[in-house]
Amino acid sequence: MKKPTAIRDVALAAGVSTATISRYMNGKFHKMGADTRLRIEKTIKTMGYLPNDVARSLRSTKSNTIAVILSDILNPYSIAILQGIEEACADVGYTIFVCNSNESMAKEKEFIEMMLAKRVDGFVINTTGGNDELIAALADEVAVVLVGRKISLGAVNSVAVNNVQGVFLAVEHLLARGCTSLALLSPRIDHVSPRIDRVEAYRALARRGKMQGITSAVHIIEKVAVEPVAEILKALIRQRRPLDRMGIIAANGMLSLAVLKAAKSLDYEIPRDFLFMGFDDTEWASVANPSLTVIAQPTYEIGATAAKRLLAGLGKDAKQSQAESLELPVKLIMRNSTLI
Amino acid sequence: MKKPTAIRDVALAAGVSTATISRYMNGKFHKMGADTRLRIEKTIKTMGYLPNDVARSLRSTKSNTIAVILSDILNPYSIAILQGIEEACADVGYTIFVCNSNESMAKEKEFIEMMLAKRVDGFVINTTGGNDELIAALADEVAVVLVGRKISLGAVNSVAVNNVQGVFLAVEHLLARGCTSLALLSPRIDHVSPRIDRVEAYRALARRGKMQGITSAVHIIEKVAVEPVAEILKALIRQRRPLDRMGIIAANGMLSLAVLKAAKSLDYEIPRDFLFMGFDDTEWASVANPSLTVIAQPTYEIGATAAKRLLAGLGKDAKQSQAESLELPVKLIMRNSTLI
DNA sequence: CTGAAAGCGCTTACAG
DNA sequence: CTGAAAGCGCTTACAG
Repeated sequence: MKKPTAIRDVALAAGVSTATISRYMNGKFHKMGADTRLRIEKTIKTMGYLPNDVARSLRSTKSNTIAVILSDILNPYSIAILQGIEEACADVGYTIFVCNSNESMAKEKEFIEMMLAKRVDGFVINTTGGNDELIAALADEVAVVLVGRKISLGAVNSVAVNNVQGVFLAVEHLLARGCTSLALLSPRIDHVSPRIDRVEAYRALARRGKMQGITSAVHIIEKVAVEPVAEILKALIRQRRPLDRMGIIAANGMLSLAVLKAAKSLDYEIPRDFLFMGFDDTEWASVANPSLTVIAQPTYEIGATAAKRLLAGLGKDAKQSQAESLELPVKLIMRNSTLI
Repeated sequence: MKKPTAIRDVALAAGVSTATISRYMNGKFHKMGADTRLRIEKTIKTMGYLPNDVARSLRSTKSNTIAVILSDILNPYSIAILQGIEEACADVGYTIFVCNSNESMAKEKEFIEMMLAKRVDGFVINTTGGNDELIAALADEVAVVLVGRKISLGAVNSVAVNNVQGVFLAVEHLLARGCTSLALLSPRIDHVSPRIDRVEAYRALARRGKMQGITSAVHIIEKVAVEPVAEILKALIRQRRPLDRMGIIAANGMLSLAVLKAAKSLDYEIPRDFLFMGFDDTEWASVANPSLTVIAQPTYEIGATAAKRLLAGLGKDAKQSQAESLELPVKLIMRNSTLI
C-alpha cells in the first residue's frame, strides 16, 4: 500500500515539467520534441506510472463514469438492461456504478445523492416510480435517461417498450387460439409506468369490439409469490363458465414464474386448464414446463440504447437538447403454453 | 449544468471558515459551538450543499468504492454473486464499479488498470484465469478478494465453493439412483479453477472403489451451444451398453441449459433415456422440463462473503493479514431429472 | 472552539 | 516546443 508514483515523480525522472507529462498523457503530441516524447515514454514505462483519475476528475469536472440505478437487481429484466448499459459504456471507456434501490424510493433518493456527490457524468435509472419530482429536477442539472419506466412529470429522456402493442399482441393471440375468457394478472401498480400502461391498454381493448362477448378481468397481485397467485388461479378456474376456454396473461416475468409454480402446485395443466402467456422472454421461458409463450421485450437493447443516448448527449448542454421518449417494439414468441 | 455549490460558498454564507464546514460535514461536532453548528446546518440545507466526493477522495486517498470485475456478466451465476456484493457494499456506504471482462484476459487487464487509475479501495474479481501474475501482484498493492475462481500462484484471498464435495454428492447420487454408466460434461477448462477442480475430483472418484465396474467418461465441450452438446449426447447414447442406466452431470449452469435443449431437440427423454443433473441452482432449474436435480452453490453468499471480507480488511495493511481461501459448502437439490 | 495555510495530483491558460 | 503558476474542492496538522 505504498504511495503510487505521481506525475511529479515522472516529471523529475524525465527531467521535464509536470505540464509536459500531462500533455503526453493526454496525447497532445503535436508540437512535442520527438526526443522528449521518447524519454517520457520510457520513464513512464519503467516507473509504471498510472495517472490518478480522481485528480483528473477534480480538475476537469468529468469523471467518465455513469450511475446505473436499478429498482430490482434480482429481476432478470433489470440485469439484461444492465448488460446492455455495461457494454455500451465499456465500448467508449466509461465505467458504471451500479446501485440497487430494491423498489424503495428512499433508497433511490439516497443513491441519487451519493452518485451526485461522486460527480458522475450521467444517470441511467430504472425508477421505483416514487421520485418523479426529484428525477425531473435531476434531469435539469445532469444527463439522465430513464429505462423501462417513465415518470409522469417533466420532460426526461426515456427508453422503454411499446406496451400497448404488447398487450394487443397478447390479447389478439389468445383470442385467435379460441379463448372466450381472458384475465390479466399484474403486480401491484404502485407508480410503475409499464404496469399502468399494460393494465390500461388491456382495459381499453376490453371495451372494443373484438372482445365483445368475452369474459374479461384484471387481477392485481399484492405480493408476487406462489400462494397468493394460487388463490387467484383457483378463483379464476371456479368462475369459468362450462364451455369457456380461458386465457391468462401475466404482466411480467417474475409473475409468470409464480403462475407456473402455482399451477403446478394445484395440479392444473397448462394449456389444458387454461392458456397462459407472459411478458419478458426470460432465460427459462423456453425450457419451462410447458414452454412459455411470451411478449418478448428487447431488454438488452433498452439498456444499450439508453446508454448510447446518454453518452451521445454528454457533450451538449442538458437543456439544449429536447428530451426524447423512445419506445422499442416488442414481439410475440409462441410456445407450448398457448398451443392447444 | 451550472457549477455546484462548493465548500467555500457555504463557508462564506455561514460566516465561518471552510475548515469548520469540513468538520461539520465529517461529524466532528465534539467541540463545536452549538450556534455555529446550527447556522451551518441551515446554510447547508438552504444552499443544497453536497460535498464533492472527488475532492474528498483526492485528499483522503480513500474513495469508498470497490471494483467488481466479472468474467461473464451474461451468466446468472456471476449475477447472483454481483447481487451479494452489491448488498454487502451498499450496507456500509460503499459503491461498486461493475466491469465485464467477457472471458477476455486482455479486457480483464485493462479493467484492472482502469480501476486502479480510479483509485478504488479494493477489488472483487471473478477472474478469467489468464492473469494470475498480474492479480498476484495487484494483491500486494491493494485489497483483493477472488470469487468463484482462484489463481494458482501467490496468496490471494478467495471465496469459492467446495467442488470436491459437489462432485462427490453428484456421483454418489447418480450411483444411488442405479446408474451403471456416468459422464461428466465440462466447458473448456482454459485456466478456470472450478472446472479444473471438478474434472479432477471426478477422475479421482472414478479411480476409487465405489465406481468399480461403472463406465465413466469426461467430455469437454469446446463451445457451449445446442449442436455440439447434441453430438456428444448422441455419441453417449450410442455407446450405451444394453442394460446400462446412464447418468450425466453438467459442470455448470449454462451447460445444463444446453443439455436440456439438446435433449429436447433429439427427442431424448430425461430421465428415461439418461438421468441428468447440473451444477448451479439457476432460476429456471425448478420449472424446467423436467425439473433439474442440481448441486446448488451459494452464489449470493459467495458475493456477500467476499465483499464483507474485503471491506473488513480495508483498514489493515494488505500484507499484514494472511490471505485466506474460503470454501463454502454446496448442497444437492433433487428434482425430476434424476427421479426414476 | 475556530481559522490560515498547505497540499492531495492533476490540467491549462499564459508566457516565452 | 516547454515551464511556472494557479486552481479544481476538499482535509488536516498547526496555531491560537
